[in-house]
Amino acid sequence: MTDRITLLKHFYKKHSRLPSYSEMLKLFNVSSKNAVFKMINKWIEEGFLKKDEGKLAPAEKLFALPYLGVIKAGFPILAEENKEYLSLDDYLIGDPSSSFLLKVSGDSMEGVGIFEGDIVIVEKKRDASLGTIVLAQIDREWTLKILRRDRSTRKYYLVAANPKYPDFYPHEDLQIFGTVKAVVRKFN
Amino acid sequence: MTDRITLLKHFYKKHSRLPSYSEMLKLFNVSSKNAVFKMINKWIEEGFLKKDEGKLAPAEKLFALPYLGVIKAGFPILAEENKEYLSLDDYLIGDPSSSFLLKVSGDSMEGVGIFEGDIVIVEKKRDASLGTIVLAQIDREWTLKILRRDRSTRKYYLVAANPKYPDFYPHEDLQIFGTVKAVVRKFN
DNA sequence: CAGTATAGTAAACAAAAGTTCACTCTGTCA
DNA sequence: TGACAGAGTGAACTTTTGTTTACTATACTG
Repeated sequence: MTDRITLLKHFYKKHSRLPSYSEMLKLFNVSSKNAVFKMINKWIEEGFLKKDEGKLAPAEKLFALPYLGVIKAGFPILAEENKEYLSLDDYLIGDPSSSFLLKVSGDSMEGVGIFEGDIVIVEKKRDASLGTIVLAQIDREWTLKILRRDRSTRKYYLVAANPKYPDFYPHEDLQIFGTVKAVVRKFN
Repeated sequence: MTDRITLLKHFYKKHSRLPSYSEMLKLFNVSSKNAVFKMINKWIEEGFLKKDEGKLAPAEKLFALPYLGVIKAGFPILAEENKEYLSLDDYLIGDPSSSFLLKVSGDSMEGVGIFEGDIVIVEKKRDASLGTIVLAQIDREWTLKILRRDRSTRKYYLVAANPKYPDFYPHEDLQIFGTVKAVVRKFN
């Protein structure tokens, strides 16, 4: 039998909500709500769950991943009490309401570690600071590049992070749509 | 006034649960539960919420980010009905119960786009296929490298994804602890 | 072996949750 | 101008929830 915290995690992941007491009866295969009540209190003490304004809510430990920090020599692999948990969504996404995801095509940003097939998190906004990676429309064409400004002409232009591409000076216009806040890449 | 869906998103993000009807009264500043009832039904139709075994649950649209796929020429920026939503946690993490996060130090994996300061998602297991990026202990030292096997001696060894490092042949032993499933990097 | 902690059953219950009904107010538009 | 839709009020009501109490069985401990 899978242990109960695992069942609970699965339920939370699948439904994006915690089961009610009566649902836990079935989930854990017990017949008394008091059994559930006791489990829950134990889990609250252990940090898997918490009481939030009197209502049951999952704690980080239930849905986030253990975060081991920097790998160092005497590194005790998962000593059960790591204490630190990190949710990638929280870590990567600053302002969810103005962000979206984009799949990258092409190799023009390899220099900064953005490859074909990667997914970037873009935060919508009309301007950007120099040197940041922007999603822009240059002469009606969408692209992902680094924003630069010409010292003498004071005009903005785009550069790839890959020496095999030339710089991109707009013939007509250059519009910024957002800045790249993060990249993620899955292997295989 | 912030619009209500935004308030709801904030609540969900902050508490990892949906508010109850009575909490929504305060949150939305209304005084009748029926008002809430109607809002909820509208949101269910719009795809922000859903009914899961009779219980209210958030739908992807409430907590995940819009996913625009590959950037292409006539690309309509967020045409409001994108239909596709992606949660990074779901996308990146295969098996939460055997995964953990590690912050990367050093430049030995730059060749595959893993830089100092990046966070990798590691899935615990004792073995790995050749060519994958592994978390391993080579002669008592922890490291992140690519797993290889010598054709003639049939022995496993590690290689960096950076030409400036030599290959690593274990003097004594080589232990695999997991494979790197994904990387994430935040800019700035 | 007595003694105590742990995990469960069973039943009872107040509080809260979600739903429904009837009604009001306001703005829109034909 | 009148009617209709949208958004909200207020109250009543049923069901479910989470909690409590009392008791049982099993296992562990000194």
